Amino acid sequence: MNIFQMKAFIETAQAASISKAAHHLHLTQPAVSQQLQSLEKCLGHQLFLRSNKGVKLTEYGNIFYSYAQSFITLWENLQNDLATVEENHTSLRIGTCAAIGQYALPCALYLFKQKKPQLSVSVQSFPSLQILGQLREHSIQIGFIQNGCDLKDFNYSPVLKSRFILAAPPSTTVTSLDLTDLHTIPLICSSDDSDLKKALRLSLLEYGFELNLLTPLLELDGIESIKSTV
Amino acid sequence: MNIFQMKAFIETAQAASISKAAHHLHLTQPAVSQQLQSLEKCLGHQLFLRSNKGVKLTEYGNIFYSYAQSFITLWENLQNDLATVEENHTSLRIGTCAAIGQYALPCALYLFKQKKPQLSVSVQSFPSLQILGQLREHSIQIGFIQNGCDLKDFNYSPVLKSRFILAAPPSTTVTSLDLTDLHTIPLICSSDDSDLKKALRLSLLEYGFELNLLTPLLELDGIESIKSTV
DNA sequence: TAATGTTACGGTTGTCGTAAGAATC
DNA sequence: GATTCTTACGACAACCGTAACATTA
Repeated sequence: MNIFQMKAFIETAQAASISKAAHHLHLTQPAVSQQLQSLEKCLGHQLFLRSNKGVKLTEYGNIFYSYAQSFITLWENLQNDLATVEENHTSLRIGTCAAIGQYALPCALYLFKQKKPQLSVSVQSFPSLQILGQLREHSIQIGFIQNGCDLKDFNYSPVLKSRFILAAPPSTTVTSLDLTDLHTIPLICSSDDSDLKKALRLSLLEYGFELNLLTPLLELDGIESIKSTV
Repeated sequence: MNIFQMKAFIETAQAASISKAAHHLHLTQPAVSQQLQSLEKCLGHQLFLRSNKGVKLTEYGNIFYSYAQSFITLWENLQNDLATVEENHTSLRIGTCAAIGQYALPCALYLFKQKKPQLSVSVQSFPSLQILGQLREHSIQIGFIQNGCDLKDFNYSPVLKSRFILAAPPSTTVTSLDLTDLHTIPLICSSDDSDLKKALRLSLLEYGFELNLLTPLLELDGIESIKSTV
């Protein structure tokens, strides 16, 4: 009987589905199913009614639901309490890739500072691979990176999904475009070793498209430069 | 992070000693030590200051102590709640060996009934081995037995330690007695297949004494009969 | 067929007990 | 030496992911 099983239970109850909960928890569906079975065995009561349309809480499940929420809340408060007593951690060091650091992070950081005003936060931008190295040596405590890195041995969770936008100048007359048409138009994209291009290449590979076969008109470093040029 | 680790933590904090806590928890000392280390790793803080005189709570340990107590209380209330909702369990069937059933259980049962007045409790006495069989087939829900049974596959916990008393008639003049002297005096003890005699034999074996070598004057069934005869 | 769930199985990780080590009274 | 806690190691159980299966809209 552990805290994580309670989290799995709550996720499942809220989603009314083991598969959906598994997805939220970044686990496979059988794994969550197993945890719930273990939980039921431990409590000695069936918590869910299973069907092929999902799951529903039993009477016992409803009782346990309120307790599980209490457990989670207690757990979160505990962690807050332990963290605030931490004298040496009045500062938080964050490393981030350029994309997150320029757009998503500033707003999130502003909201975070309102909740923890006494905490001094430092943020620096680096390429994703470099951030992983800094995490390994504890020179930063949190890192934001872009997809396509080997995250073995790290605690991680996805925080943002973004789409790639093909930006055209205002004068353009093209209204629809196929991937194969990319060969035919003059392109400007970021330079080869940038995080952005790596992620873009990975995404396009999922559609069977090899980005490296393109010969762009220009290669620029940084999204803002590209936007200006277009 | 599980409930049991918190129990281990609380036991250790209260006993200010890992060894003593391990004894209370029916575990070995290294096992508890390992659980506490796991707990500290999970929380990210050292909870105890170790020394060769025992352990002492750190500042973080003190914070966690109050939380751990809350967790345990929450856990116990949960189990109570789940149990009281149980419609089919408004009756509790208990099997017990004679020794417990005649002396310790009636008082305990009286106190228990005050806490759960709506619960109907049935108690029947059987030999210890028979009780294990009834537990296996769920014909009783709780069993009290005497030492010396194979408890594999059962959930069990010691509830009572008792001493064996050598009872002599009021007229006796003997003031001290060695185990080896047992051969020289006329003995009355319970019959061979009784739980009591089995337990007595096991206990005496720990002192290197084989009870079966004695040839008692009388073998009677039941403590009350023996007391009368003496 | 696509969605839900479960069961089976192999590899990895966690947990226990035994045994041995280190430190202190 | 006795007591304290820790570390090392082997056996066993728990847990996750893959794969295969069952059921139903």
